[in-house]
Amino acid sequence: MKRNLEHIEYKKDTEALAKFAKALGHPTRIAILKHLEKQSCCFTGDLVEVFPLAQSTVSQHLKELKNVGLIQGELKPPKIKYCINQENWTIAKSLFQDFFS
Amino acid sequence: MKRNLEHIEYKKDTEALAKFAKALGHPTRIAILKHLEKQSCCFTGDLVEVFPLAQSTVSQHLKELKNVGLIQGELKPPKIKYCINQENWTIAKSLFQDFFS
DNA sequence: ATTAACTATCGTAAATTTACGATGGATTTT
DNA sequence: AAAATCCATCGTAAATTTACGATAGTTAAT
Repeated sequence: MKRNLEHIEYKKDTEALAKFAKALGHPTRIAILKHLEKQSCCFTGDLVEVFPLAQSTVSQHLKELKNVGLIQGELKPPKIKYCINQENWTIAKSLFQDFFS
Repeated sequence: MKRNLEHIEYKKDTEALAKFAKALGHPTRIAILKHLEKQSCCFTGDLVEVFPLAQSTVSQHLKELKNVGLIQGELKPPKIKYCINQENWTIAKSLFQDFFS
């Protein structure tokens, strides 16, 4: 049973858009980002109180958002302050805008 | 080892946006939609020729896009003509617009 | 009535995602 | 130095996704 495990190569924009969309593809992550839009910034602990999820789960979602560059973490010992990464946010925004235009 | 398998309830808009984003979260589906934007409509077979994927795989991606309402299929025997569902497309568009505003 | 063309669906395996508790590392406070 | 706080990471189980080939269903053509 042969199976093709290689990935097709798409255009850069297509890949980038899909990557951002995938990161947005979970309601918890949308809710986290909406929270960050309102508050501009927040700590992991704040989110753990807002969502009925384990701390490790929230941390994992934050990691994914960080990996695609939508947010960034700043060390404010002993906490970590998360903010939206404006640069990449703008990039994502225009990718979606172009797509839906 | 207890685990919470229930889903958190989010606001309607949050759930809707996440659902659309999830559907857009794969480069093949982005590429399919871009193709549909250009061509306005196409048949499954057209896409099978464009993408180096099995027919069943393309069909599966189309099904997901149909399930979230981004496209619709019209019977044009013996083919099926797929188009963008303008109504839901507009809904998705404004959800993303509002989100990134 | 057969056959051909087109596409959905089934069955499946591998990979990924999502959730949790437990652990560990870094800094602050005591 | 010890304890407490905050958070990432590890290990892991269940669920979901992604891909394929094979099969089945539907309509058109022969």
